[in-house]
Amino acid sequence: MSVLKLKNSYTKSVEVFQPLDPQGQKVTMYSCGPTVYSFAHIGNFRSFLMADVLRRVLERNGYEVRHVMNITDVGHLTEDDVADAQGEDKLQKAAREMGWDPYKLARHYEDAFVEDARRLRMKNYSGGEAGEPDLHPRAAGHVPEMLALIQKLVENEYAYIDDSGQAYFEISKFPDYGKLSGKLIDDLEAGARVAVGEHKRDPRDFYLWKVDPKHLMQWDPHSEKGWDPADYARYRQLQPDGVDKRLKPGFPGWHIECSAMARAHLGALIDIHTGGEDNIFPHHECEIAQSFGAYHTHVPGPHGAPDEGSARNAFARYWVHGRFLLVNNKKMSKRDGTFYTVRDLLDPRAAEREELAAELETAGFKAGRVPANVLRYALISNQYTQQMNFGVDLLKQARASVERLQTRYDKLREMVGDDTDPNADGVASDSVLELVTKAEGAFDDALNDNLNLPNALAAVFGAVTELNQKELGPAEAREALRLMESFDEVLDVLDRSARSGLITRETVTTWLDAEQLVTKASHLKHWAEMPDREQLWEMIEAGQLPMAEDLAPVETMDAAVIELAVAIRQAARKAKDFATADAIRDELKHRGVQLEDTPQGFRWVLG
RNA sequence: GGUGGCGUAGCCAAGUGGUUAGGCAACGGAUUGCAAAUCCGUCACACGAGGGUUCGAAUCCCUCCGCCACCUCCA
Repeated sequence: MSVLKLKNSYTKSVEVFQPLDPQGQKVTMYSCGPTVYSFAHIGNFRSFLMADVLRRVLERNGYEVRHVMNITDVGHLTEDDVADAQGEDKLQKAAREMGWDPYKLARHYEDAFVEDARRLRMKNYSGGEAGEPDLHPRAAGHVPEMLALIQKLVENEYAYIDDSGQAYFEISKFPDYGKLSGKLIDDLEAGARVAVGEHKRDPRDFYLWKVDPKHLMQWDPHSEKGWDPADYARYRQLQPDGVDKRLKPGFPGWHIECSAMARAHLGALIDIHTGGEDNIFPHHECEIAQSFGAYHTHVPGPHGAPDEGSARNAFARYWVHGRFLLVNNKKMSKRDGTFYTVRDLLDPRAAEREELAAELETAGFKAGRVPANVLRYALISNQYTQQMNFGVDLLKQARASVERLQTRYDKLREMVGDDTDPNADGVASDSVLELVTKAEGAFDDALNDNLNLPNALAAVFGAVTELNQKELGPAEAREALRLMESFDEVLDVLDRSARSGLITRETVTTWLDAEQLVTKASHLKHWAEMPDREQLWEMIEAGQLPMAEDLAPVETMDAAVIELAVAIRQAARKAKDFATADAIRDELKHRGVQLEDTPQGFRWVLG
């Protein structure tokens, strides 16, 4: 198997991945998560899904991954309104606009985020991981760790406190500031602004602790005022002597949270830090500065890095940044309103986006809704190092691709059936075994090549085409099914439930016996009284086919209903009554069951 | 203004000096009562423009054009 390589933003080069763990087993990964002041949009999720794919690829390489993704629920300032030079906390602003308590607001949007994350099958929100708060730390719950970190920075003289009780990181103390973003420290000065009420020694210095009496989320570093009791107890334990007396009640700066939470849950040095490209500067630049200032950590440059092996002042060894997703070739912007949230696409009508629903419906999306697996596919199908232009066309293509995979998967599942004995049907031919080995190898090679999804997908579709060309025996189908499932460990776009089946022609022939047909008809509530075949036929001929209300909804569509429809339709076909036969097929399709005639029999597929 | 990136057939998108990934769409054919699915074929000797280096360039060099991002909140 090939070696995993990643593009490291720190060096701008593609480097061989090697964990810091001396045993080479454990990998620590920190991903900048959402700021929960509104619904996360698909640009956010492109970045989160990039992290999701990365952790899956790491796992595929045999690593044991500990993946932390934070929730930012305090301290993220707007600072974008020139008239309001103080800036306002994003959450506070949203809370004020909605008339909500900021904590309630944060929890509301966090819940929505988790729901979206699950629907898009993010692994860190599935299984046991979902219930592990340490893997999804909230910033507001880590003020003790942040204050402890600030105190350390003050003690190490990387931070100072002004006369209004605010703390800043002193850039000039850290000469490597700017190394990640490639910015020259001197050039930054011109662009930096000094807000009203700030007493910075240097305009480039950034907030660690901010004082603003108007702010609703406040912590007093010297008393239990404003604290959650449990957090305060932890604070006392963590920092028994408290922090510098000059610090006044306030709230943490944005950058400090990630340094503190990564330290708390992963350690002072981590393997991988991910985020969107906009995080490079200033957020991650500041995190590096803080971590170094507090712990003086050095990380050795990985194999393939220009500074290979030599110590760096960085707390993460690999910095992996996803490029932006664009809409209409422009950056998505919450301000301009040119963005889609995940829920906008999954259910536009519920999100009151009627126009979008109509557009999606025209594009062939049922009820105007984009299936979550299609959205996931669309968002991961490009390489993260490239900008991606999002649009309905992309979704259409993603849907077609997912359906092609799903169809192949369903057919293989039918062929394998419930048989779990791998030796039940002999051995697969060499040609199929070779196909499977080669395809899986090509898939892995592409993923390990800096998550080259387009090439990985080329391997997937190449394999699908080759499999479609072959007549597979049972053992071969089992191998092929395993291959598809292997692909899906990373892609995670397949519906793995049994959603299709084949009813042989012979079976249907026996159903056409009058008694059996009537028995089957009893599964329909309106037809339960049918006394005999004659009367049943009269109804069929009168066009009284199974109506929508007669059939169970898709979720509970049971085999008996499908079998009845197949039987009646086949009777109609035999009688060359194709209008009736087609009407039944259309009705089933409308109800979510697609019927296909194959040489072997009648294939039905849910969905 | 500074910095970084991109421009590959109708669309999405790999490919970093020589044997042309893949997907989607469209069209033709096979199959089918009609569909669906699948297969075969076509569009496809494409690489923003112009120069240069080379036996040979999408790939290297130069110039130009267009687009995007970061430098300020943003994934």
